[in-house]
Amino acid sequence: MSKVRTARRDDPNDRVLDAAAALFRARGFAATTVREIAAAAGILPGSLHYRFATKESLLIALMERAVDHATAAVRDAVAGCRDPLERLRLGLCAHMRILLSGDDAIYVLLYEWRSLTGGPREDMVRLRDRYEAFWDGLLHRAAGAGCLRDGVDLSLLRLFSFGAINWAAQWYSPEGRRTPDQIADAFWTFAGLGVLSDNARSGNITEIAGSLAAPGALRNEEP
Amino acid sequence: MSKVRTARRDDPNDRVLDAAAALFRARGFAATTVREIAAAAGILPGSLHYRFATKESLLIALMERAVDHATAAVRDAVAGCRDPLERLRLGLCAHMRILLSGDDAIYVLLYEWRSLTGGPREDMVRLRDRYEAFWDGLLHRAAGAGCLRDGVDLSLLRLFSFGAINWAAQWYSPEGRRTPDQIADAFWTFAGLGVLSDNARSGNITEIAGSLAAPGALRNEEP
DNA sequence: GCCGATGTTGGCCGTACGGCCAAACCGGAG
DNA sequence: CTCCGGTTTGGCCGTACGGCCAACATCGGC
Repeated sequence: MSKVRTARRDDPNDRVLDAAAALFRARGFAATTVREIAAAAGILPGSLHYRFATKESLLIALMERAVDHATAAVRDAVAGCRDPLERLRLGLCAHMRILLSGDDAIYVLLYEWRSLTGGPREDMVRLRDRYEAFWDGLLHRAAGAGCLRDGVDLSLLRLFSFGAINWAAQWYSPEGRRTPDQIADAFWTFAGLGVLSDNARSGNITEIAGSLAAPGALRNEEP
Repeated sequence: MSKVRTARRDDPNDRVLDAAAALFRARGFAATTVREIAAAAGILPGSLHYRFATKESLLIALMERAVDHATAAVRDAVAGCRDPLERLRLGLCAHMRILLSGDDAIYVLLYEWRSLTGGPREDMVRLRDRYEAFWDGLLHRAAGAGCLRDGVDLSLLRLFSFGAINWAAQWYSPEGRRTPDQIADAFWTFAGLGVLSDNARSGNITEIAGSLAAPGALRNEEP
């Protein structure tokens, strides 16, 4: 295991990928030059070309490493638990920890896949879909076990949750007053229990049900 | 009013901004060339330069128009209502409608502000902060009126909600089976009532409370 | 019908990018 | 010591970018 760690740290390839991830995150893929990446990795542009023939191949390698990393972490996190609801929570915490761990590659994976085109893009979409399908499985199990309210649209729940969670990568700061686990726990409570008070819950139950039954009934623009 | 509409449609400046927004959304700011923008707007590069001296000024104008548009829409939507909770809901619907209306500028505003640097970047951050402060006000009022559970962290609630909502711009498709209002309503219900069943709610209440009281207690990596 | 202002044209310029390569370098095997 | 494959070097090349401009078109006001 220390061998893996050392290999990861010393492998020049990984040094390059780390440097590229940091730059892609800070400036975006298209706005980053291969010269900058080489300089950040402590090598010359020619050496970078020897390891990664094109800038795109660098991005692909970066993203594949990131999705492998995330998938493995979440799988490991839930592996030792059988309770469907607790598995969800453990996966959520693991995802959040990976996302906010300072691994810029995850951020790049989330927000830079537009920079890929053609085959590589489809490959990445496929990988992402596999990751999302894994989450759908977790949600489906929890719903099957009766942990979720009836009528909860699982695909919408996943989309909203991914949005809320992944957005944290934009505002989280290691110097902030919340740890990744605290953030994950707060989200878990919000999503699980809702934010309405018992008061508002009962007082507006018909209104809420009504707005569900007749969505979009209210338009007060262009009166 | 038809005058405004016509002006908006015929103003060559706006035609340019619309074309630029579509391209920035599809390919990103740095990966889009001014020649492409000019071609999409039906003019030559030189004419584009006459209207916007630099590509960055184009992005800034685009974003300012977008944030003005969004701010006005949300303000209008809640203007006619006094109930704090309903104001929240109306604002949410308006925000979602703007976001998914096909106005690429909003998308660009959300995901391309990294491309700005220096003064313009700070200006945009300030504008965005004003928009977020407006939402904080709505949330604060609702909490003050007793509509929200005690102990709900309003700033976290806003961050999570913005994440979930804005992420919809990534997956929403006009050809999909859900309208923006349906999506907004679904989110409103999720966030308001939570997704846990009464069963899981009562069965795990201590566990949930525990994970709230001692966040991050669970670590099952590196055993 | 002239005139100034507003807008357009098409091409030019300096720059810096991504990609490439021939030569040099290095460390370990024989 | 020699050799050889893997690796690094530093610079070169074609391209296409953002920005610029002088000449030209258009058109409403007088």
